[in-house]
Amino acid sequence: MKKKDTKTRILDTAERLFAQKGFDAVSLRNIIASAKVNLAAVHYHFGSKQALLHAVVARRLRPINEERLAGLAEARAKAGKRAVKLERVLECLFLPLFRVQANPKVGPTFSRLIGRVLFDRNANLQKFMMSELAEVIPQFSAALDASLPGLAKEETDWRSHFMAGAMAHTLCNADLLAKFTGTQFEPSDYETTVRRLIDFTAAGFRAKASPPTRPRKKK
Amino acid sequence: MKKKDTKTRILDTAERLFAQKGFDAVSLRNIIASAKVNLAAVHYHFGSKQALLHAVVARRLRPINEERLAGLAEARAKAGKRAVKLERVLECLFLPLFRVQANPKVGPTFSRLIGRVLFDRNANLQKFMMSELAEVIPQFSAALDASLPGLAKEETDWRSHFMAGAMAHTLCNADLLAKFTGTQFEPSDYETTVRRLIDFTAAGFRAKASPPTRPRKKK
DNA sequence: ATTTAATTCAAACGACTGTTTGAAACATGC
DNA sequence: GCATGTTTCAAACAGTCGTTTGAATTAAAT
Repeated sequence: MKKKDTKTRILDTAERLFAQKGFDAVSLRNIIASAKVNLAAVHYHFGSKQALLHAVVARRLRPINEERLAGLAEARAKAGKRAVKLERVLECLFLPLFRVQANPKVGPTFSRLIGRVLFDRNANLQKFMMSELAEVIPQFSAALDASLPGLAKEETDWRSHFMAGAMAHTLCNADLLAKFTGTQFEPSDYETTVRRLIDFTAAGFRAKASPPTRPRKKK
Repeated sequence: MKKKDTKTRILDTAERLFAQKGFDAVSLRNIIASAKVNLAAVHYHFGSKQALLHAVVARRLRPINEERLAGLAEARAKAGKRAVKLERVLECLFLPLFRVQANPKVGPTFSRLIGRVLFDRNANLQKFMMSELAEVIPQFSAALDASLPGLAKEETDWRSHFMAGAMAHTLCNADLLAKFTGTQFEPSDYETTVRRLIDFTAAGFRAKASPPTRPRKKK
């Protein structure tokens, strides 16, 4: 446990720095200096800086996505022929992701990274994320649809989009909540955060759509 | 109208490139090559790359924030002694921001930029954004509180945070909606987008909070 | 113990970074 | 016309960037 091998030292350090400053703002030399490894080790073990980023993300995201799918499958089995309840679907989606916040070692670091990655427009990274989410998205999209009978697919898609924004922002920028509003944020209490997020988004999903054209004048 | 001066050519080009690739990923030489100006012109007119970014953001964000405050003031005046309705507050917050999407010239470009900026963790930029929003945040925060009688301030803060995430994600990554779900996105129809966003977030704000401790087992 | 493979290392590659400089070119007021 | 202040320009500054190389070291296999 004491001394980690070069590969994981690079991964850990890259994760921390990418999360703190962003992919472009961190150089390989920043990483190897902090990880105390040789510069060429990065290319030996990962091939390129971009591939290192993918490895950093995949290491944490893959177990999370597996947990998500397993949770959803279990909920489906329990529900039998009935559709899984909306709140339950959202919980399967959020909980595995926010659970890492409770781990003081990697939590704050990875939370920021994953939020950052979700919003990054690096083309390679986006393609990589698409492939990482290739299973999760259609599964949860279908579950959401089933839990919202009568809601048009287009509306479900838009509201999923809103939900994704709220989720990523909460994960990534929770510290801004304290900065802007003064309300404190306790990373260890991720269950309360998830509960709040579920309350908000579930109500959003169930909202009655207002008529397409807003009236110009009140009266 | 034909030939713009150096300063605005730099601003326009920087806005486009920052939005496309991000602040760190774009070099001053990328900008001056595309804008067809001299490299030193950037420092002559703006002082530094960071200051250029601030100028790019401020040029569009300042009128938007003025419009937001004016809209809220007008709604307050109309409401008299009553509190402004939640949906109306949200409309004042969203509409000026999303209106730029309808402008095919700057819309897609600035939308991405502002979304990117809201999530960026560049310390200087964050300080700058705080000062740019110094008026808007407390005003709207107070209006939201007033429109949600009985909701604890802590809840309002969290839900404002969720709302901000949904807003930024929608503004910045609307194209992902098509990519992930297949549902098309029409930038010219920003009013429908805003209506959808208001429906979702207003319902989220009004959601009944579920009890703090989730039951471990169903039965 | 010797050969083979995996890993680490210092050094260099060429290209690119934000910023500064001081001389030109331009515009303006007198 | 000349002087003034503003704006443009090419060139250089001092670094940093991701990546590659080939030799030195360590580990594993025979």
